Amino acid sequence: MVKDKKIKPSKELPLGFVDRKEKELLIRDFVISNIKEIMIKYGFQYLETPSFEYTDSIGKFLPDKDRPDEGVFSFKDEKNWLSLRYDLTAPLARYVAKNYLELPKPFKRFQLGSVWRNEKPGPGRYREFLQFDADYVGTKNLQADAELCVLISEILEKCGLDSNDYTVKISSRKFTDKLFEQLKIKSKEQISTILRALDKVDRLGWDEAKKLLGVGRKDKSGDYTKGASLNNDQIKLIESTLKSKTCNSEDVLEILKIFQAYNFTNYKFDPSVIRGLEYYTGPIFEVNLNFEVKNSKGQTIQFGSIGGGGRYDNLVSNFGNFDCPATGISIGLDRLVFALMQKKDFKVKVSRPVVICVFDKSQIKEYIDILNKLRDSNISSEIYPGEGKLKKQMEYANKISSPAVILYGEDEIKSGKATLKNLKTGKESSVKIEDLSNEIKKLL
RNA sequence: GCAGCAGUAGCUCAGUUGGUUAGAGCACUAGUUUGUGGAACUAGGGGUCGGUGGUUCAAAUCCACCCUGCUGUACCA
Repeated sequence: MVKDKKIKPSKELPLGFVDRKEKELLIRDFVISNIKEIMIKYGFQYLETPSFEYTDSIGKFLPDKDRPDEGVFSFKDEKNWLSLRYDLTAPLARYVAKNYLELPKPFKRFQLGSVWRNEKPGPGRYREFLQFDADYVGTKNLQADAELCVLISEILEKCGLDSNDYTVKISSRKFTDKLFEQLKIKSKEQISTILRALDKVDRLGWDEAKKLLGVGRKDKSGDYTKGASLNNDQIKLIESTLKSKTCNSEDVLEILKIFQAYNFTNYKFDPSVIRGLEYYTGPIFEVNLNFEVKNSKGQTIQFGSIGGGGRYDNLVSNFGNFDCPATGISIGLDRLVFALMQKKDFKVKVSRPVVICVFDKSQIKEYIDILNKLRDSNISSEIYPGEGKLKKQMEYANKISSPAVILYGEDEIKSGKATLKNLKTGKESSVKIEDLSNEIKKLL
């Protein structure tokens, strides 16, 4: 036979996508089950919306009106542009607008699902990731905002973090609005440049951030970023206002009061929390981890926040002629799981099957009888699924970390007892078929 | 997008004054053991040296461009 040189399909993954293996998935399952439990306790409804939406519905009201396609994965069907959702808030706004009359007001829902962003991936950031989102729609009551912070904190602690491991930071758009009024800055473009610069205070420090407020900054790779062109007096005022950490924003003060009532203390008023989102209208929150996160090469990486949110009183009402204030928070679950795996040495219980070795295919009925008995006792088990000699079967069992193998060949069939081999200790024992389940449970 | 570093077997990597047939460890396959894994030994398979073009008698090695990855930075709903 002539071997054609076929062009082989690529085994590489598209940029920014990853395979996720069992350990990560099991920890993720653990996190998700905690979330569901807590959300139901807090009285939220569980919702799922499709991965695709009309680009219009999730893009139209974004700041980048000229480039609704930027940053999202989109395609055109016969008629319309569709996009994979880039978060769970925009689809929620669409859902609420569509079902506005039927829904209770306020409407509390939570959602878990993958979201996609067509942008350059970074450390721990991919183009597909799992997000958790909880929102209060249809209320101006700031207790909602406060409760979101309490709730996210409960989730993190339930997942094994303690209060030193994370901080909920809170600020308000109103705080910076006031500041800009004082500075007499009205240009929208300048304001967003300033906000972006302030957002970086944490990471770069004040000296570098101030360059971004003024002329501009050259980073260590040599790349230059243009600044907001403020004068020195303006920069000084911004710096002193933010550094004073005194909150003159009424909405935040009210939330802090509610925190007290909840006995919630692990928060920090931090006016440098910006979140860059132009649709936020009031209080904003961000959750940061306080421990170092390393990549697979052992390098400490800039991990950033694992969640955040805020009040967006105009997003839903963009869809129609109704007033619909809302507030929400989300967590990047894959990033949380990634961090959790480093913080805690999770002992994930992976159940591996007991392997029943095959000596003679004609005895398949005997093997299946044993298999059914084990499975009826809820023991993970299988008949060796491949083909080959006993040695190969043992190697397989070892490779999958099976706890034990069952040998039931000619000799055993004669005596009516199977050989049970514990793969951890290597010890073998002769066990009656009806006692197998109990004996296996002892060694699991 | 911009910048720095990197890309040689499935994985981790060695391999420069350019020079036979490109190496090692781990992993894999077979055997030593036709009913016994994790150890050892023996043998074996596996490579478009990221891609394309160029320089040269000769390129994994030098040059150009491109692709991909990591890190930082920008943007980030």
